[in-house]
Amino acid sequence: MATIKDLAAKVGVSVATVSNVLNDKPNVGAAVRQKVLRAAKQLGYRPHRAAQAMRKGRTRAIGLVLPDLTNPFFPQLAQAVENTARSLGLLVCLIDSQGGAAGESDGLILLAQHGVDGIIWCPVGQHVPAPLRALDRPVVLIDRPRPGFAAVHSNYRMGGQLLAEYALQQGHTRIGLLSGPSNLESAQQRRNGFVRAFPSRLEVAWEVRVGFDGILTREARDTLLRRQRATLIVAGNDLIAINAIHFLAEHHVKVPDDVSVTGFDDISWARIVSPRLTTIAQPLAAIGTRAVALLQERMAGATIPSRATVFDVALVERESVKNI
Amino acid sequence: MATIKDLAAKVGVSVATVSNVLNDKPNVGAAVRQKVLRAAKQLGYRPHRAAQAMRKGRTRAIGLVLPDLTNPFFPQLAQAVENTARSLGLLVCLIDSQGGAAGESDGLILLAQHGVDGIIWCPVGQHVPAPLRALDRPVVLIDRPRPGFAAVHSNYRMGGQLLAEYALQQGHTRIGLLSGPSNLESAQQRRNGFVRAFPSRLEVAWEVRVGFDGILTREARDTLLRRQRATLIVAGNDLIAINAIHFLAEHHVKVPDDVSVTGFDDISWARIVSPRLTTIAQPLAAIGTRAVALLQERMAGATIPSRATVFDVALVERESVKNI
DNA sequence: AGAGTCTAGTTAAACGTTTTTGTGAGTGTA
DNA sequence: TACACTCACAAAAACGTTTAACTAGACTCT
Repeated sequence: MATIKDLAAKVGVSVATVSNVLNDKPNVGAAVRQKVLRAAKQLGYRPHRAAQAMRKGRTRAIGLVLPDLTNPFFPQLAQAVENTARSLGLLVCLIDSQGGAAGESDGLILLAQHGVDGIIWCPVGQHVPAPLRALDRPVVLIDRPRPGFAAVHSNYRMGGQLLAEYALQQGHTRIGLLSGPSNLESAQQRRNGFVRAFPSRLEVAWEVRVGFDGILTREARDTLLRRQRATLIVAGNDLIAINAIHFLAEHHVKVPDDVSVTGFDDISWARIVSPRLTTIAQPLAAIGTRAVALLQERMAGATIPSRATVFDVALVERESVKNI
Repeated sequence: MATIKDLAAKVGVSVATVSNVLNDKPNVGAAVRQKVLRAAKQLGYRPHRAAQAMRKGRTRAIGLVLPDLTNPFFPQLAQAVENTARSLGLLVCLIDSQGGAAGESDGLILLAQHGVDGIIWCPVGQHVPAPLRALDRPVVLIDRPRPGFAAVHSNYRMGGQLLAEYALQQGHTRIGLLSGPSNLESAQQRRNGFVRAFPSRLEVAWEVRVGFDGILTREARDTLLRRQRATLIVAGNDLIAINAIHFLAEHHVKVPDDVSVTGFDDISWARIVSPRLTTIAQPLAAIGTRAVALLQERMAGATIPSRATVFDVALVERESVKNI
């Protein structure tokens, strides 16, 4: 690997001048500038990132901390993040905490040690890990907002409202709720958006909380079997919806003939299962892209107030809801 | 962040001695050693990776270059890689090339610039990108072997053979092949393992090549409709199988009643679709873990011959194949 | 003409480590 | 007692950059 010294020697100029050329600093003549640039291209010079990091305290790498890559929601996000980051010359360092606070904490320590310039984080619980407070780099939350942090996510409330409108439109008034965890803002807002849209016209027959990983608790399974005359089951996300449909099918309850189901997220599986899932689509790519843009602004030093950037969502109508 | 200098000052000893303690070098007294270690713990000292990288030429970071995270095959792999890497103190830098050679090349340049110590790579085409030859770091291929490279992958041939045995066992003798791309070793071996297992007893009625992303070409769709009395369709992977089943369903051909289908990979969707897919399961976590271990060995300097590590696969029997 | 300002550079210090070399005290040996 | 040898540590150089401080010459202004 060619160094700045090699360039200096080749052009016959000091290393400082080479550095100034490479960083578009003033006070260097046009002729010399040309020569240096040409030599750099010719030798295929690439700055040694570790050396730069050392001097500047900037690594041009960012951390991406996710709870679980095997949850089909995240790969799309990760892909968008990686691609926009790369287009800005930023390297993405991945942490998959496997849903555990310990892994999350370890990962953040590792990122801190490597001196990443910023972190895009989808938090797993509601606490703030110690390593994160220690690290004074900008952080942008993704998908799961929290007070005091910058965040990029969908308009969950709007999603809930769209579902409520659609439910009424399709003639459903008695609803079963398979909501996500109550400690996640993103789950809470989906639920509230739905419930509070038409409180007088939509009746919530029952509500059970389950995790976003879609695993059905004993309570959820029992409730699904009884159903108490609910004609539409509104699930907290697609994973939950899909698992519910499966469970119902095993017990010879047909969706949408016997009961309708909606999801949330529009993960790719929503198109694959049968019946295909009526759900709320989030602009995942836009969210990922925006998150790195926001992070980059902050890394550049802008002290922007920590507010949330919210994206509109859309209803995708498929076959898991029957018109009654 | 506490530096080695702070430690030295606090203990009243030179930085060299502190460094020696931290790296278990000899020639430092037990008393001093204790004091330094205690001070390190107390100040929460973490070595500055950029500085170490500069001196040692090692970053303790590895690159993970994948073709497409949204292909459900890869997230599991990525998760396993990240987790084992982290347990070894290695940071994983992710590149998602979106299936393009350009992205792959860019990503490798970025990784080279950051000086990763090694690369785990799932190549997208059959060429070797220029940046990779330039970079003289160990590389371990994952999932897609190639001559001249160390590789970790499944025994695809064995998978093909298992499918062939199972086909016969279930009474199928006339087969349609929806094979993966012929330029991918991993596709080729699956196919050959199947075809060559019982050449006299299994008859290949037709064969169409499609991409591993599962998108059905015009030719594939036409052939699927005719089928030419094939009773079993052997798909190159689960994505292809699932898309084929969907396409058939749209045209009122029922799986497995009208025709049976098998997949390959056992991605999580295989359990979700209906009928659930009979397929070949790869030990993805083991592959990821092993790839990291192998890479680490090579990073440590061992000049091991570049051979492939091959994992056994297993047939998972579900409902997409009918006994006839 | 002398003082001040600009320009286009150079020199050297600094970032946090590791490693090479140096050194003084203690130990063993002849 | 003098010699070499080991031990425990210190001093300094080095890795590749950036940047602050400096300098020599050219130009401007009164």
